[in-house]
Amino acid sequence: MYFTTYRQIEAAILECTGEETADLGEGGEHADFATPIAFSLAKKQRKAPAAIAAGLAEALGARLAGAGIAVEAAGPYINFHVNDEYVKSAVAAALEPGFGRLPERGERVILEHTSANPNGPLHVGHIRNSIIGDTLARAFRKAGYPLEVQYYVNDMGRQIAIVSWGFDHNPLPAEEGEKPDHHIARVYVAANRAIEADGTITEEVDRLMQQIEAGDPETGRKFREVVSRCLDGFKLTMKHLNVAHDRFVWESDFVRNGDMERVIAKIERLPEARHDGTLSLDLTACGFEKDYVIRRSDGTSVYAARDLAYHTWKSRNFDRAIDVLGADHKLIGSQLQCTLRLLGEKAPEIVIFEFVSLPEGSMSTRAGTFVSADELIAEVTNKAFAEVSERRPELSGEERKGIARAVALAAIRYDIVRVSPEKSTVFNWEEALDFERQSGPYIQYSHARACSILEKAGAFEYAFAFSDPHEIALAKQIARFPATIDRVVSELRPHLLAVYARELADLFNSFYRYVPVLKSEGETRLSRLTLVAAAQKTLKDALETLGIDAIRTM
RNA sequence: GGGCCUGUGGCUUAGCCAGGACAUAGCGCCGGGCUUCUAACCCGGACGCCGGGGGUUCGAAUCCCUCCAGGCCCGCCA
Repeated sequence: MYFTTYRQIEAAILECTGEETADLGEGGEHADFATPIAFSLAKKQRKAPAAIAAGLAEALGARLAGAGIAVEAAGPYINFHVNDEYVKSAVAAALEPGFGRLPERGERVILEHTSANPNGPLHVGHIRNSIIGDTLARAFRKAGYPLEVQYYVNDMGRQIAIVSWGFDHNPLPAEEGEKPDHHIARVYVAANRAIEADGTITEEVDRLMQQIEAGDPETGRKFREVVSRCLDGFKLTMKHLNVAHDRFVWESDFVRNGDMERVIAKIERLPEARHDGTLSLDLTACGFEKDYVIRRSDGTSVYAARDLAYHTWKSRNFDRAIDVLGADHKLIGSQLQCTLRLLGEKAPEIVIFEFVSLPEGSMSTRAGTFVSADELIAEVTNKAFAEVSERRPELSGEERKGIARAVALAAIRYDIVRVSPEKSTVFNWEEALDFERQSGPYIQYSHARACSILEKAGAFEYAFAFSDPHEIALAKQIARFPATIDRVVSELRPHLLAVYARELADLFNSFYRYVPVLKSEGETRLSRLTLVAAAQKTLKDALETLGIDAIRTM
């Protein structure tokens, strides 16, 4: 409904003005839609904007009357108002199965996110990547794209060599019940301390690096063992966060299957290739001053070579690739894109998010200074359990636990996704543990209230008579859901959905407070119940697209 | 030294890419609301020279320049 109406108005403006853009936006408190186009026309026609707006409003009004759209000039602005039919259709559309789902598209998309190095548990910075990535994935599926989500496993890195060395020379025993990724972090931190104290260990680590590159089976087995165990820990954490990948792709596979060598051979033939001991690329065409090294002078490859092989594979198997990367990857991400273009491959679109730091400074796995995602989940779940127990003492322990898990997940995911990715943030326990307004639980709560009304009402027949301003405002917000999904995928900005869901919850809560549903009668009661059903369904869809469980009671 | 990102009431934040009608909301603060559909809620109030300065424009939080502050990056690491 929103789309159709928007396009109707837009087309009418374009026809009436002959302009290329309608400059049409939402009208805020003034109208449902509005355009300031009279300003730009004023210059061309050398007339006062208000006079132009008045004339245009009349012409547009005549043209849009049939569509039930009222037009008025307000000074230089032209305002558009939808009618009752729009509100009715909006509510009816929301009740259809698959509301918010956009038409199927053929473009195959591959989305890579998280891809953290397996040398310690995921921390609160990593899960910003997971949550942005997973929310985007859910939005893409909702928007009708065939999508595959992948985790790129860096199993050939120096960090892994250090962990492997640690297990061979200083294998701290795992503590009772310790997750493998946490155990690996302790071994990694200890190995790094050992290296700082004794520089000769570096040579041993270098030897491991050469062995893995040369395909030494014993070293390969050891690396794979450590990485797999760390990944098992990651998978458990991501499961708790409702984050899913379709496939884990191992970096070393691109060495083993020859893809990396093929990419290197192709790079060697590029006119931008430089062969001065190393193999490197001159990327000045993309504005990079320094050469991009692909192969070391000792013949071993660098990370970039494997990543190029991976992205070449993506390019050939998908129509569109999207990578979610931390701000520290901005430069190498651009270099990767530039090189892929030189190779004639599709470059990925890159979603960058800025860093999460701690009040005392930046997080570092190596230094052991981080808040792990597991710790965060545990703390937030405890707090949520205490809250639920206080509010719903009549529920069983199991029921309260279930609600607490859902509430904790909502609090964590929403807290992270609601902030624009380009803002760097400082992790704050107080905010993480806040379940009030502008939080995930706040939105869940609105949904639970809607469910409660519907449950008490039992079966009823749909009706569509709306007159209260609260009803109309809520219906109009419901109508914006598909457009929001569309914006999230076209702009790659999942926080827009977080903002949308919160506004929907705000409007529902105001409606809930001022408009009695169960106590009203006749047509009014049926209509209000219908609106509650539409709001409940839209809140549920929005929550689920955010990866949050839409629990029916809390 | 260079590049990218950010700077919006005490704190957090939307809007910025595609310039327009009194700058969004939350926390905190002040004041109200539970014999009424779940108060994880709702309503009212105070709090802003949108980092500073210049420019473009009829019009700038939004575009351009410059300065300041913070984050990230600039390796034959990943």
